[in-house]
Amino acid sequence: MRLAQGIEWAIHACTLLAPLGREHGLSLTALAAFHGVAAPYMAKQMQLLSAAGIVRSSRGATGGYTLAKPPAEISLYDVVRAIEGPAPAFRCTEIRQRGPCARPRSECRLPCGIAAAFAAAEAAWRGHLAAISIEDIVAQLRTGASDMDLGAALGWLQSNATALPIRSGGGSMQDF
Amino acid sequence: MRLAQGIEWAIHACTLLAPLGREHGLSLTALAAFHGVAAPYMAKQMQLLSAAGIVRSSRGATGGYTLAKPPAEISLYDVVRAIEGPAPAFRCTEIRQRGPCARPRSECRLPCGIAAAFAAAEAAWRGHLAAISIEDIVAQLRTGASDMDLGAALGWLQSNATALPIRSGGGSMQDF
DNA sequence: TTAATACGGATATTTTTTATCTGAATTGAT
DNA sequence: ATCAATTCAGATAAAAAATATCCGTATTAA
Repeated sequence: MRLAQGIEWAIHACTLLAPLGREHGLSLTALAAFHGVAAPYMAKQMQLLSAAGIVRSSRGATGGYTLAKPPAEISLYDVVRAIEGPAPAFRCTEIRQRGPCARPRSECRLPCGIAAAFAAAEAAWRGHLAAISIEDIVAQLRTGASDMDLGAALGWLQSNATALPIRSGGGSMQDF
Repeated sequence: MRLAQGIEWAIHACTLLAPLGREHGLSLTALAAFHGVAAPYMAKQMQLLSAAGIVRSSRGATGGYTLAKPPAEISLYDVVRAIEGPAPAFRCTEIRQRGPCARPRSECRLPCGIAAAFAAAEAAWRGHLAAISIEDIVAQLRTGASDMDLGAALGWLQSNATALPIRSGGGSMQDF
């Protein structure tokens, strides 16, 4: 069992976009450079986030990505589902319908006990991730000393002129 | 995220071995035929169960597989760990140590907040599976009408002389 | 001794994941 | 209004992993 690598990148990207607010964003190039990953593959993750309504994309010369919702309304499970899709980890192949003692299909409407047990465990897993928001992760960054260095990040972002802002007009980065 | 297919087969095999008690067992051929799956691949799963101490294997002419512990002491998570190994689904690649704002390695002893959140969710998942035993699954079979047909299974097993018993001597299949 | 069985490693096949590329769309400046 | 620059997005290729299989060896009962 293994989660897609892109999930980690996607969550980090949301974490970086969150303090910028909905008026500012980052280009794909900036996101990839900041995280030290390949831009074309980072693009794929961002596209999935965009399709799921988690980020908004702007094309054109000053285009880039912006968070589409307040960080408090984006859970870790939202990101997981956007990247991985909704398929469950345990997939029942209906063994009970195979072999010499196969059950007829008509008697197999309900999921078997094994599949039900795994479904319950996965529901608990999803529940845990759904209870944690991007805002929670960012809050940890502000207090903890072992995660991303927000101060250094802000400096880098400001010196990276092409990165922001997406839309002209007011707004600042005081949210940091 | 996807669990290995062999987990489903392994759990079904344990479910079938459980009612036979520790004095009777099934050969690989019988297990594969009953479930309608390929014997060589089923062998791989059974070897993993054997290595994990969940089943006992007997070599030789009347060899086969027997449960190594009472069904109540074998949890679904035991089987998952035997097949999949102990690696967590979310694997932190330490993005915070990469890119232009990388944190020095010395400040990254503690797991980052994202990794910690996923670890907690996975612990809940494991906890759910660890709380369900093979005995629980078998108990469902006796009462529920939508899972394996235990009566038909018993008949097939008895007519399959090579399948059991592993060890001569007393014992019966009255456990059914 | 023979036949039947499990074990272990090595090998092919398929699927999934990862990574990359090319074209279409949008924006700002000329 | 047109052009050039920059971006997104879908499609495509490479790599990795999982799945499925085979074969030689060790073991046991008849």
